[in-house]
Amino acid sequence: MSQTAPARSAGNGRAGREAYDLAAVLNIAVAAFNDHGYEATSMGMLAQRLGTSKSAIYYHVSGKEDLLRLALDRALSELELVLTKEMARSGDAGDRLRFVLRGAVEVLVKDLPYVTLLLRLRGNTEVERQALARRREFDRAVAELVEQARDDGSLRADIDARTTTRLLFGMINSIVEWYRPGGPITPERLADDVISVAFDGLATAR
Amino acid sequence: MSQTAPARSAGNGRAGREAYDLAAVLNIAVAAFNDHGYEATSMGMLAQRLGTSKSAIYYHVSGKEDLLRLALDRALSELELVLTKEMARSGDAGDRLRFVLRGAVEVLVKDLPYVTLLLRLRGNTEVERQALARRREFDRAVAELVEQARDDGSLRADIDARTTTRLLFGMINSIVEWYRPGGPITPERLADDVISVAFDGLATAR
DNA sequence: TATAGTCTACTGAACGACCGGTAAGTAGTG
DNA sequence: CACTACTTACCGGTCGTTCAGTAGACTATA
Repeated sequence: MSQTAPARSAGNGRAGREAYDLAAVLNIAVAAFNDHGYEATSMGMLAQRLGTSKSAIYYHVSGKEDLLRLALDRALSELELVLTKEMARSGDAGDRLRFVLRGAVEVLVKDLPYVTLLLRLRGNTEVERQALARRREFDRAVAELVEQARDDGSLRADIDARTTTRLLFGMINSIVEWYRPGGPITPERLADDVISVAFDGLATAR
Repeated sequence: MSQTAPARSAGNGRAGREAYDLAAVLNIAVAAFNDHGYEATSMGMLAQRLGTSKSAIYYHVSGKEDLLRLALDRALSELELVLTKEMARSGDAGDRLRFVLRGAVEVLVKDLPYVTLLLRLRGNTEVERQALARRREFDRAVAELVEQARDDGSLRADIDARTTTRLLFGMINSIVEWYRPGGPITPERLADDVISVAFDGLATAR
């Protein structure tokens, strides 16, 4: 199937034969979770894609849910990092919003499979619910920026702030459903286009 | 769980006791598919939500995949219907695009769970792949309207037409992830806001 | 009015395949 | 000889599906 190269970590000086490292297992797992959904992905399927046995996976992680937890933590940490940067914390609210949205697009492209997994969560397990709570906190922080930009007069106020935020995220998050790195559109160009469409719309400039 | 009323079809004059009809089974199934994903939803879970046994479901449908096929056909038929209407087929390309987008939002709200299911497909079975092909054909028809509107000069031409179409659908399709009928925003207002944000953007009118 | 037969809409048990996870053993390396 | 990184074999449980049987409502005949 859609299997990256075996990617065994060449001898690292420790005892034992050459082996998959955690990162390789995680990459395969995230790809499989995105193809079939977390619940519907079996450990047997992961083993097949890795070219090993089910039980080999249990040497690297404590179980299926552990794989999910590690993957979601990576996506969330990268997104949260954007909010801590200087340009997200001071200056004009409109500029800060643009900076955060651009940063979100960049993270989304850089860790595409991991963020894809995060965005498709339904909250059926405790791990999923905790990740969704962290994601909601990120969304809330951006929603706050939207409200400030509205108050400053740089965002239109005739549309409900929650609706605005949701449509904004809807457009950005949809990127994971169609954008593939290596195509004609660079991540920088993509971020420019998204910000431009979101703020100025699709109609010809008046 | 989130179970609609048993909704048994009151005596219809035919032989046999009162019973679930196909529509009731389908509603429960679509809700469960949306909660857990199609693959991860078991027939046992459907039986539990219906308050019957697994095998009872097989009286109404030929199997799990049949439920999926019926549900996806409903969503696709409603969307395709929008394209056949007079206002989608003649007139100014910009107006036709607006009409189709508004129609898509209305279908999406009216058959929310069914369209949600359609939008979350990953193409792992033949039924899913056929539905995705029909959905791509719908998308292609809208993309054609976008190109015509560009040529007419009513849509900006500095952004790739494919990117434009995708961001447009991204925003519209995201509605299934947060909009719930019965809230403060009416479907008509929602459609207005979506069209307005898409064409004129979020920035204050210049 | 009594009863036999036909139909619908199920029930409950069982099927082989596969699920996540574990236990015990071992090949290769320092 | 210790340690890493596995392997094979297996566990109880659940999966989608099938099948034989049947309760209850209807109709046809006596």
